Amino acid sequence: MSSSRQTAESTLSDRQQVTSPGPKKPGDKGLDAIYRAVSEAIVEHRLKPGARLREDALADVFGVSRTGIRKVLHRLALEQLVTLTPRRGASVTRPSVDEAKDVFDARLLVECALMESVAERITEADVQDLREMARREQEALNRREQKAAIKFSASFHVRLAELSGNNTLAGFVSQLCSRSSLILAVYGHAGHLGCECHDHESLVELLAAGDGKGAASFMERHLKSIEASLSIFEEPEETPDLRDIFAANA
Amino acid sequence: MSSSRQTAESTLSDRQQVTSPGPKKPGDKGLDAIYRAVSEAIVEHRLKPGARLREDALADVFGVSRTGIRKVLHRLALEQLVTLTPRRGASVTRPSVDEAKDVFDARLLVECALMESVAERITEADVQDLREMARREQEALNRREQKAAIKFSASFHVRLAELSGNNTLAGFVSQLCSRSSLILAVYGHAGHLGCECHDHESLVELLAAGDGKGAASFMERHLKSIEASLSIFEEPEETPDLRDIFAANA
DNA sequence: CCGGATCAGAACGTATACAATAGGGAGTCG
DNA sequence: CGACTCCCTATTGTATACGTTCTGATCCGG
Repeated sequence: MSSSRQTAESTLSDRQQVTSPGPKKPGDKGLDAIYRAVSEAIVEHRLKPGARLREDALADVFGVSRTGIRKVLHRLALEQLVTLTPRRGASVTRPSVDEAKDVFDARLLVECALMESVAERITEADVQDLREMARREQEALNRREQKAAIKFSASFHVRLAELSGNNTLAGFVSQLCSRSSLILAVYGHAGHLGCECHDHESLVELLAAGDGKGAASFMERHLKSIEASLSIFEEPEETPDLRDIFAANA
Repeated sequence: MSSSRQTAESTLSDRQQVTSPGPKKPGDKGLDAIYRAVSEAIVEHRLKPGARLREDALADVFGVSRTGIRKVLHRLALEQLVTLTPRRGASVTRPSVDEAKDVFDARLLVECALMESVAERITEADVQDLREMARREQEALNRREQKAAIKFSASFHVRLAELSGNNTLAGFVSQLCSRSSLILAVYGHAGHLGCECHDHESLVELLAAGDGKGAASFMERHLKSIEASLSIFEEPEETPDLRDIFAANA
């Protein structure tokens, strides 16, 4: 546990004073940039589940006061990306097994249902855009850049949901994809991360052909294969059965 | 516009210093109470869409500083219940036509799909609980207490979603129900508010009988009838065509 | 030598103070 | 008489300061 925390904090310290030195304060626009930076770091697994996010440290890194950091942290907490413990501060959420199942069930329900709307509304420009995103994800995978690939994969799913025209559901999918990234970080194997090799490209072609039902069932298989690739089981919570573990030594 | 704002603020001023006078500050538990109070006031239409929510006024009413109020307001903003204009402050969200359509499409998708899980998992105690909630809603309707009825109706739908066992989707449904209440406030007729008379009671009986598919299609009709009862069309935005309105007088 | 208690340090929760900005009103000019 | 401009006030955005509490380290007693 401490190793992951240490890694996370050192990663955090790599970038210092990324804010513009300009004295102008154009509102909470800078806060949104901080939000995106932290959110992206979590999705890319640069901040691992369980990593503590101290307000002072973040305030120092981004060159703002704790006030703005608190706002960002609370926003991330509402999206379930960070967990706020009353007097202990914030840490990157470590999804439980039940949460992982709920998230994938929700994605299965929502994303598959959206495919038909997407197939009806998609334009040629959208198809080009999606092909480009799938290509960049594939390139990142080929370069063994798993962090970038995970981010591109999430962006692909979110973009797809946005094409449905329902911004509310697209927002939900966005949250679910971010949480999925956390789930992958906890329950995924190191080698076999993210989506299957060419699934996204196949999905785009189905949608380009207007095959909504086909895209829906393909998405169903796609998500189920991701979930099946995870090793979802309870880890030793907190010294739960030491006498069982060391029974042989007794 | 100004009339609704006035009504909202006078309603807000009715209760003063509702916080306990005790000097103990048990963490952010009091903040959560404020959040629930404001959220409930919005859902009950005691705070109407467009009503401004000044930080100073809320801080004064609840006996805390602006700091806590800001946290509550930002949380409500993330749930789309209030709208934050950069330098203008917070106001109760006035849902657009597109948002209204999105919300009801999302409810149709999610709530119907959850019915099968609910039918499988529901217990006798849950059935009793739901019957009780439906009964209280009906009583409120009979007493012409529309505000209470709206709240009970939303609680019923949320409780139903919770019974599915998927907390993530239940949270989404909770947000959607709150936003639905706002939509009813803007686009609903004064007389015909909320759900149909005995729909919820019928729904409970279907679920008690284990008829998941029947409950799903009933829920579909239920939600579609609510949406159909609304008069969803763009209102005259801001003096858009005065010459057209007064064309006869010219 | 080990267990418990006390104290110091650190981090969060809240309140208050200061600064910046947008909106409204009054005054003035055409 | 109408429209434009300037200033003033009201309200939000940000930072800082203080109080509270939790952790963990040291010291003492058994």
